[in-house]
Amino acid sequence: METPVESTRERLLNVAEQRFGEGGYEGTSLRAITVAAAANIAAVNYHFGSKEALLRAAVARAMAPVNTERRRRLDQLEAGGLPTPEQLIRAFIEPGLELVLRRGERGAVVARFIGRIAFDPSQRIRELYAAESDPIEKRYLAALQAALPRATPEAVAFGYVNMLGLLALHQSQALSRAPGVTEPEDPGTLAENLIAFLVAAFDRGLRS
Amino acid sequence: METPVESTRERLLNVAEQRFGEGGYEGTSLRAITVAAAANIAAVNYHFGSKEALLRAAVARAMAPVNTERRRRLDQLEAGGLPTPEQLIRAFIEPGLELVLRRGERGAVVARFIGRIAFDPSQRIRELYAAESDPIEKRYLAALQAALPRATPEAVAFGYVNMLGLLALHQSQALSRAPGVTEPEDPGTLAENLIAFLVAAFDRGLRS
DNA sequence: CTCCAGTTCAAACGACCGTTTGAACTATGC
DNA sequence: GCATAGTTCAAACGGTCGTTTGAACTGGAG
Repeated sequence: METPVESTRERLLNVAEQRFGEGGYEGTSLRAITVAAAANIAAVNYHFGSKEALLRAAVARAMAPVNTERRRRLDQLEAGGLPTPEQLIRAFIEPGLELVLRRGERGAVVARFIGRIAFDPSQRIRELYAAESDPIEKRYLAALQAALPRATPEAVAFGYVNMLGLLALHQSQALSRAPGVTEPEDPGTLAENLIAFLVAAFDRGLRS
Repeated sequence: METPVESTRERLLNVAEQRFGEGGYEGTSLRAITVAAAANIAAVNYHFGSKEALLRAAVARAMAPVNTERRRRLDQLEAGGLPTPEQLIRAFIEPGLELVLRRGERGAVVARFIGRIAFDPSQRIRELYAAESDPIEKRYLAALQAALPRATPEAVAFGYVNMLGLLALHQSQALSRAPGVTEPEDPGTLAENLIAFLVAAFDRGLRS
């Protein structure tokens, strides 16, 4: 029996992403995770300390590249003068959908995990996600405000949470139940559709 | 000790709405519900049969007036010729936010319950909600398609699920964690903001 | 009063939960 | 070889879960 390329710790994180994304935090047991990861039940508390700490580690790992890419794009945009609303929306949506959906099977798993956790029923879990995406939030909001000078700060914030919510919804694939809707379209197309939808809403749908 | 005006069955439904809306289905135990409802733990299985049947009954009761109002508005609109997109969006959003948020404390509880269940982590639960709102869905989509002749059916369906998701998000109050956002605004204002947001997106943000 | 269907009750069922324990295994440094 | 730190293991901990049981209570009909 050869040693697996992935460490127990990595396998736990991978399976946690998948299972938490499928059944939510409360609906997924550590035993289900450890069995699927071919690990002992005690491995979770050895490597992470608790179920919630495992989730926290998984969220941090999943969000890191998204945050990095968003920061990079924001830097780049602000270096080139005043960004347009579309540029800012694109800089937010694409790292969440594209960067994560483009990398095949695992990308979709990660996206669903993030989308699910972002709007978990438990406020405790939601705050755990929020803490991970908070750093760029203020900066992003300020840029959005500058790009939409006619809209009030409250209106811009309203648009932002709507964008956040719609992204999470599409990431979590929770709307595949819709009528006559064949959601699993090309990730790129989905991103373009969502961006167009949001650009129109930000451009003409916010309180002045 | 006077007999309560509400029956055990009604108290169970009321508390179920509240608790399921707070913690989600998996995160809420029957014991928590029955204690808060001052009922015996066995009362749930006596009156409803199971935890899931209790949820189903609560969803049906909560959705009934919303569905009725949406149907009424759709009837009224279609009787007066071709409705505009804004009229259709209004006919969908307002019964979900207004009709339910206007009736004070309990309305907000019902709204949060519906919003939470609509995007529960478990697909089983989501389907349970979908079954309850399905009846008008096809009819509504057809009207929306007629009002937006330039958009493809796929684009209209895309807009519809976005509308559905944003409504559920605001109903569930899951975005109160946002930055500098003081979400608990007047329900009427929230409805107007959301409608304006969606009208702009439907009008100019869909694939032709 | 008796009867009976409807309802409530305390108690227990087996199953599963997250967590902990202490021994067993593994690999590396001396 | 031996010691040692890191990791994995089976087993069990107390607690909570949804559900079931059978007896006790309730209020009206005959």
